Amino acid sequence: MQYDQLTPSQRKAVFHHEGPLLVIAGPGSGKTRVITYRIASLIDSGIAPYNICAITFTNKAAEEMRQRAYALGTSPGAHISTFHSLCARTLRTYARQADISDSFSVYDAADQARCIKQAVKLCELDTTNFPPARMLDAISTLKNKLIDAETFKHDADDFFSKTLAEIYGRYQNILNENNALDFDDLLMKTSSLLENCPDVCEKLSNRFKFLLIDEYQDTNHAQYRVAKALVSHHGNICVTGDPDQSIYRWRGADIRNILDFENDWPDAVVVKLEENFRSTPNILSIADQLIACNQSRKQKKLVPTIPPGKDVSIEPFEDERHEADAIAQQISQLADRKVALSSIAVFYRVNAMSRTLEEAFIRHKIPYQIVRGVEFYSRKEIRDLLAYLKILVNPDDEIALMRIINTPARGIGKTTLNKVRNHAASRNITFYKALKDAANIKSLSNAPKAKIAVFVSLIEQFQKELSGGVGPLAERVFCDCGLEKSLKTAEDSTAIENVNELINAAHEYDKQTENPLLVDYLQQISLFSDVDAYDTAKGTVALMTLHAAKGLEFENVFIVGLEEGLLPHERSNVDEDNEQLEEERRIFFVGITRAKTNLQISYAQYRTIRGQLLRTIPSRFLFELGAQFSEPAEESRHYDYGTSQVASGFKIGQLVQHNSFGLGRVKNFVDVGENSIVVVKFNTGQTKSLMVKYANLSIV
DNA sequence: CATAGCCGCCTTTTT
DNA sequence: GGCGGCTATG
Repeated sequence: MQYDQLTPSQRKAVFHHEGPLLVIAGPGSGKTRVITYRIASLIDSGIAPYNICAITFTNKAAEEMRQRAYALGTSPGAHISTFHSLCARTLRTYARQADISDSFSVYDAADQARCIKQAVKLCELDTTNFPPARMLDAISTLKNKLIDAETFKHDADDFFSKTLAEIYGRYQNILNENNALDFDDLLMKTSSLLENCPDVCEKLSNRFKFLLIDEYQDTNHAQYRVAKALVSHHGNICVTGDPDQSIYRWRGADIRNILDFENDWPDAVVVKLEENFRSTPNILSIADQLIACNQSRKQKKLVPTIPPGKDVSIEPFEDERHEADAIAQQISQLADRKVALSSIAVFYRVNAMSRTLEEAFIRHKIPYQIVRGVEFYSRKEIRDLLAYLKILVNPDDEIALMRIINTPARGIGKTTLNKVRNHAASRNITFYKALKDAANIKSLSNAPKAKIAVFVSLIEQFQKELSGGVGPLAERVFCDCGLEKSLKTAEDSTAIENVNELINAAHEYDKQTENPLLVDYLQQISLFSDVDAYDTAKGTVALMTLHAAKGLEFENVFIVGLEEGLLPHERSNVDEDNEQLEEERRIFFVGITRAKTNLQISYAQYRTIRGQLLRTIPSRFLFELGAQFSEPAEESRHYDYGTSQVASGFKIGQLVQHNSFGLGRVKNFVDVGENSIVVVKFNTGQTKSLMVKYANLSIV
């Protein structure tokens, strides 16, 4: 085994074989390489690959780590996957002990949305006062903290908590009835399985004698507990992460997991990797300057190892179209100079911003790919076919069943379904069982009975063919359920292509899996998404959110939309909550540190948001990047505002008056001379960041 | 029962 | 601007 590529501190991390190990690693320090080499060196020293478990943040990262480990000459067999995949597998293996059925469906956001709506409806609550999305969020937070519905109900004392508890209970009932688990359940149920069944815990702990976790700063409490249980019999846990790159707090990520690692494992060895092998000093210096503005952080250096390069540029543009066009043009020029398109990426804060960029890339004939998984798996035709397949292994999955019972149209309408549902409720049987029993539903006439019988026999026929591989089955179902015919009639060739892509993927799964099972395929596929589909081999420019950029690196990076409200995002409530502001700053930090050589940061002076052209304010983060960037000359013709008073300074708490927003109180004042920003909470309830020189605020 | 068209609702980030 | 759900119509 060759370790030439490692620095002394990396080598120390790799060779420390026993006991807890914490690798605090800055961006570009090769922390993923540390994990990969550690896997290889463990195998090299005689540990069976079978006894190693590595956890990555995305499936894509897992795939890459597998490849790299093989490239180092290790034999396959190490378990490398995400927490969610590992938990899904564990729950299926030990379904009996976990008190669930092994044929469970995994519900994604869209399925969850349907369930929570049903739950709120069942509680006879108004969706305006109890927005389903909010309720789901609250439930997810509870699940991440491993608080189940009963416990929460028991402790609920105020009206809101009690109502939420009721919704939570109903929601969970619906999932149970459908034999379904949501993403959070995968973690929560695994955690309680390991903690309540010592024999299962011991088995797994002995199977995985070495646990390695990448991106540990973004683990949540449930994942922490799973990890802790997994190593309970040996303590061989190695984690790597960077607190400055923690960007999933909103999803329950708990930065304390990494900060408290040394308390949890007092004999832990800590290795710090501060050298950066990725970016030029020019890029690192602005990254450093930005992240230094975060108050709640441990000091950490970014030590450059490569020679200076080009300065980072900060470009103003008139509007988002000009911004996109200019970037497309620059990329064209790079392409003319034979720069590989796969070395270029554009990052933005929200998915909606990809459209303008896409249009510009099409105009300039630049091949691109949008790195976002919702795309593929949320397409109607894909969801439809997957719903058919889900029904075959889990007929209780009513969400899937309702999706396809009349898709394509087979004359089973709302009235019929209501009658079946009543029958199911009165007999206390599942919807699918009621369908099978349709002949005995008195309120149904013969025509709908016959139609239901055809549907049921179709499903039962498919169910007989479960053992012949996922690919052939998917093909057969697509052809015989009528979907193919209806797509052909509609001449929807893209939809057909998409389905073919899914079928190809299923064949690929059959090929790569020792014992291909539909249930396994479905449980894994639900956990695939966004970054997983990104393919560098395609030779295209990559467009993605800053979140999706985590863990990646590119020679040339463009970050767009550095504007107040966008980055930091308005929904993150930054003026009320400093923690959230710091997370937004880390998101930007992650983006900056993806760049190896060239980085351009831009903002638009006008941006169309929800169809409205709005004047923007440059992001406060740009000002934090400091004096080395002079504020670009702004063309006064853009402003139909009259010139107003220049900053004389505002005090926090001061009462001010605005022409259209009315009275408000100053929450914050960022004094940067001419471009000073004042943050005002208006009596209307909204909080706005305003540029003093345009806001025309008067002191009351 | 199917379809088209309209209205109202939401719109950060994602395993 | 986009989608889901509802309604009116065939």
